[in-house]
Amino acid sequence: MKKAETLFLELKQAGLRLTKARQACVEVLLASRTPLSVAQILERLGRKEVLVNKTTVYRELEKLKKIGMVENVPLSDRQQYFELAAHHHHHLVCVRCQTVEEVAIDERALLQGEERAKQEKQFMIIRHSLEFFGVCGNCQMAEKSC
Amino acid sequence: MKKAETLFLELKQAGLRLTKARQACVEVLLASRTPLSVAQILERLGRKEVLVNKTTVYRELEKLKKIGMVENVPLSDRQQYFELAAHHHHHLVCVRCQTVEEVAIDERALLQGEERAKQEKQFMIIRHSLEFFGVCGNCQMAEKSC
DNA sequence: TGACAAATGCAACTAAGTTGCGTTAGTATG
DNA sequence: CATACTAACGCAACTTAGTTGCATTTGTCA
Repeated sequence: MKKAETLFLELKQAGLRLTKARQACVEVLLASRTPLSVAQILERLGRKEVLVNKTTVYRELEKLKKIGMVENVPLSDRQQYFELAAHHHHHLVCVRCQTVEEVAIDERALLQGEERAKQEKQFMIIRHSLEFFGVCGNCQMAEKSC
Repeated sequence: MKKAETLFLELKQAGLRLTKARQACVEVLLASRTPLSVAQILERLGRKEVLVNKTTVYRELEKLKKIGMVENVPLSDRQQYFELAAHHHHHLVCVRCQTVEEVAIDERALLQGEERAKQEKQFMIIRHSLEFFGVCGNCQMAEKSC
């Protein structure tokens, strides 16, 4: 796993200043196993005693996306979720309790799809997103006992 | 492709009434090759001279999702997109012009992922969502000429 | 250390989606 | 066909996520 210092260096190389808010955002994302919403990021920044305005967080994430350090993960229809691109993986989302787990996938089939898009449709693929939605073990148990 | 009549029958079997709004929503989704936002659905309902309130459309889609006839497709961070579950496929989304195309994928790798989720994490998978984001041929050309 | 632009906070705003409630209209039954 | 029951509906008011403009602060580089 990449260390924070490495990411900070990347920020500088991308021409971004090393501000407290920016560093803290990157640290929060780095420390999380799962994608985070802006609300979650704000809350965790608060715990680190880094008080930041939500506008700043939105703008920050936009910048980090632009330089490719952060990705948008569509887990819900109402909120954006973000994760470090270096953390890129696919997710299992429980539609009952909203918990998110990672799942390993053989990406060869996806690469084949990307290749086809390039060949047939002249599409230049930047990224992909694959999510599974279902009901987790706990929630299945809870449902049975009703 | 399923015909509207078949879908209407499914609605009745699910215990839903056959209202004008409901039928028209299903017809609109059936006629579209790509997923639609609520705004797009409202507009197309208007063209069919079926005047429906947005609240109704939201509630309708929620119901159709519940009976499994409609799926949510996360193409953008700001709006929900919907398609008939029967139309299920994967998409190429241009991040510049927002156009959406379909792309064929060998789903075997995805099934393998679903299997792993079931075995290892006791997850019951309901559906998956796979989207590719990139730049379409047109937008690549436009960028070059700047 | 000073200058300059990037970054920030704040308040006001927009857009997507939701809720409560009174009314309308499918549908099953007689 | 008439009636009654309730799902479905429309409307207006509301909530929440995300955005914008602008004045102020703060990194960075010379």
